[in-house]
Amino acid sequence: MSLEKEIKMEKKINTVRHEALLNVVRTADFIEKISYSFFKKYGVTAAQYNVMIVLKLAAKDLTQAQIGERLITSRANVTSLIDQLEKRKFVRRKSVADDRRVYIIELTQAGKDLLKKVEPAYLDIVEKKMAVLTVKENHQLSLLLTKLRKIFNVYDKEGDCADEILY
Amino acid sequence: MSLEKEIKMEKKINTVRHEALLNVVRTADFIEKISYSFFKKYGVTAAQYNVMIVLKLAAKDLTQAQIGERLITSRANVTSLIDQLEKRKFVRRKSVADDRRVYIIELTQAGKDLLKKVEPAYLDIVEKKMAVLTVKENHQLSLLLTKLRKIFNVYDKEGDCADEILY
DNA sequence: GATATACTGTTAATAGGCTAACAATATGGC
DNA sequence: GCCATATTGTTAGCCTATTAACAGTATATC
Repeated sequence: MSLEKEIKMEKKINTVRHEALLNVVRTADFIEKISYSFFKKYGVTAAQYNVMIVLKLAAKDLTQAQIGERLITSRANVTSLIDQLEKRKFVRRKSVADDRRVYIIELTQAGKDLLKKVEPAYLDIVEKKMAVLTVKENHQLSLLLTKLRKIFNVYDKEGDCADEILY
Repeated sequence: MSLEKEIKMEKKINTVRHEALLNVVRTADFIEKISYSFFKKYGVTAAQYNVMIVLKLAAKDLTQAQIGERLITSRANVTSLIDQLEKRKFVRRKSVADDRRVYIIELTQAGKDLLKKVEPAYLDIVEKKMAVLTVKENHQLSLLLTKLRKIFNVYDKEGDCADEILY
């Protein structure tokens, strides 16, 4: 079903380009709604889960600013995410000797335990949902989106890339 | 540049399927950030613009609930969006004789004037950005995403489709 | 060493999403 | 007509985002 039929539009979407953009945003919107209710079953939000996964996958200790870079979000927002997670005892702030401005954020045992439950279930659901596309199609989709995303890396200087992530 | 390199991940993304999903969400996130700052220049938010475009493109008068359906958002949220737009004098609520529960939402002249300024500029920027993909690639992207989105239309009953929209 | 500049995390204001509960109103079945 | 059920819009509470301003700290320059 085309997007135009799907949304009962009274006027045509102007161009192939505009339609592609709307498809990206619209599809992500569906994915995020599903994610939100999935994570809620485990008592965390998608944003909180993303923070914890970033911490889990990081090879080194991360400060709040570094978490913000990887999640493409502001330091202000990281503060409140960490506040929430700390209140739930899933992470802790740890002061750093050589830079008294920053906190290292650590997963607590409770946080690690939660991830052990949530992550496999999450990956399982992703596998099942995305299987509507063939392996080749999934790969193609990634290629197209990666190409598209280059437009937005305006602060991507001299070959180095933005140190950001989203799970 | 692959997503893995782009985000300096310490561990590999598990599968092609998971990677595709992350690419969709991540790309949409960039698009939404750009949109947000674009619309801000004109004194509206992206969500407010979407409401106005829905009203403009609708062939008939729309109630708040109908706007909510097209924007895939809750009635509660529509209430606050309309509150904002009404405060800015871009739309007005109009009572309906035969159903005293509902309001018809109308664009004011100020709202129409705003759209005349914003919409061409918006479409222009979309054309320019999306031109990083060829026409064929844009078309292919739409096809893949439309196929993918079928998973999420769980409430899509008997061939009829969800009456939702996102601009 | 003093000073300007940059960076980190916090706070406040604003916006937009969600769910849940509510009152008012319509509608369907009897 | 009556009553149960459904729908509409509102409200409240929560969470996540944004920007802007701020204090504290590091760093670079002189």
